Amino acid sequence: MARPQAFERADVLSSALQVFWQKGYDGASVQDLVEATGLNRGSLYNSFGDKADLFAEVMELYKSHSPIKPMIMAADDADVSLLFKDFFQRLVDRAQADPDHKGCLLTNTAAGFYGCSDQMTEWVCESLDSLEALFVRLIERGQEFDDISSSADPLKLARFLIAAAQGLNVMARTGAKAHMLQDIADQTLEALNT
Amino acid sequence: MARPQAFERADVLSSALQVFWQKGYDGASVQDLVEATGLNRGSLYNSFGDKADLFAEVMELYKSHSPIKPMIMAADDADVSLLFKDFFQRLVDRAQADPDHKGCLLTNTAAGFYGCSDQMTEWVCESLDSLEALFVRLIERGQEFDDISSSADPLKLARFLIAAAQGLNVMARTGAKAHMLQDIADQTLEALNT
DNA sequence: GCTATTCTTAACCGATCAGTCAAAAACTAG
DNA sequence: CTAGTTTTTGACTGATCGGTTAAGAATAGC
Repeated sequence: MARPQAFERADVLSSALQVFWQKGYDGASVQDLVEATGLNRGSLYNSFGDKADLFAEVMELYKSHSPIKPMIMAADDADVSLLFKDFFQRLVDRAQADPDHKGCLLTNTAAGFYGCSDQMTEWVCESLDSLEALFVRLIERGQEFDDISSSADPLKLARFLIAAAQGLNVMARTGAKAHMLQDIADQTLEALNT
Repeated sequence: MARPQAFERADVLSSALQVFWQKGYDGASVQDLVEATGLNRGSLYNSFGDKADLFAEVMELYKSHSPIKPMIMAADDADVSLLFKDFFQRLVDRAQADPDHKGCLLTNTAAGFYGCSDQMTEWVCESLDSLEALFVRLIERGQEFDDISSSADPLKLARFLIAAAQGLNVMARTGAKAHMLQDIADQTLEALNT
């Protein structure tokens, strides 16, 4: 009934993700996005709205591939202590595998918060809140089954783990070597046992 | 022998710091700096070089007022465990006292690393390295005097504490409430005892 | 006073920014 | 083949970007 799109939406978002991840929201120009996606400028606006709209959609894509995803999937089955261990290991492995030291898009955005809209700021905060809620639930279950030290305050521990993950991501962004990130992850996980 | 400067260099740097801290390197336009400092555009360039030069000088100013400074001052005297406790408390207090949730300029820059020159990137990494060295020294002394658990690996613990501080700063940037930051700091400091 | 030096000022530069638009192109339903 | 719909395209907008420049203003030494 009309001219068909000449691109895969998923491919475009994936390319745009790389640009935003590498350069940040402010640092990524629309021209960068045009070149990375191969779409014409007009097509980009026509199909994805403005820069902020595209960024929001990219963030959703990022979230769906986040190292936290496997944790949500396995939340009801596995040993909780192992769940956290795997999560931090994924952070370390991801950082090691990335030659560009891009860190974590959510962390970078949170620490930046510059050009983003209030809506995006809120979105990041909500993501962190829901992560906190997930961690608290997991820790409580872990304590129930003695996977995790029952002397710990679940909320306090959850907040600590989130902050530690943010910190690890920042260090990854600075280009920290893998063994350094491993040290951070290992020491962080000690908190689960004491 | 010539026309005198009509401004205090320290005042200008202080105003510029607020702008860079609030908006980041990319987000802060020269126009923003002109308005915040009250200097004419030309005077700014004449006296402080280009934007990157000014930022570098601002970062030095920031470093000299950093919560780490008191730690360096007291490095040889106080109980090491207390030194770390005070350091993290200063981070929490600073975050709580800042209605704009600016977080930590060094952390924000590290997580951004976008518009900055390679030189500035290196500067941030060197700052983190020297912080690591300081922490290792302190931990070793702390273990010698039984201020800190001697079962811990000093380097590992130092890296962890730095990452935790970065994480706390990111959370502060997201506007986390004081009690949340306090939870993070408290849980982090537990690592000194176990 | 005059001269040399520095600082201040406002206008100006080309480049790039995010975003728009009208026309051409490609398709489908009839 | 035609009419209708959507995508694609590249040129275009005004605003803002970081940075420059030349002329004017203010001082100190003489």
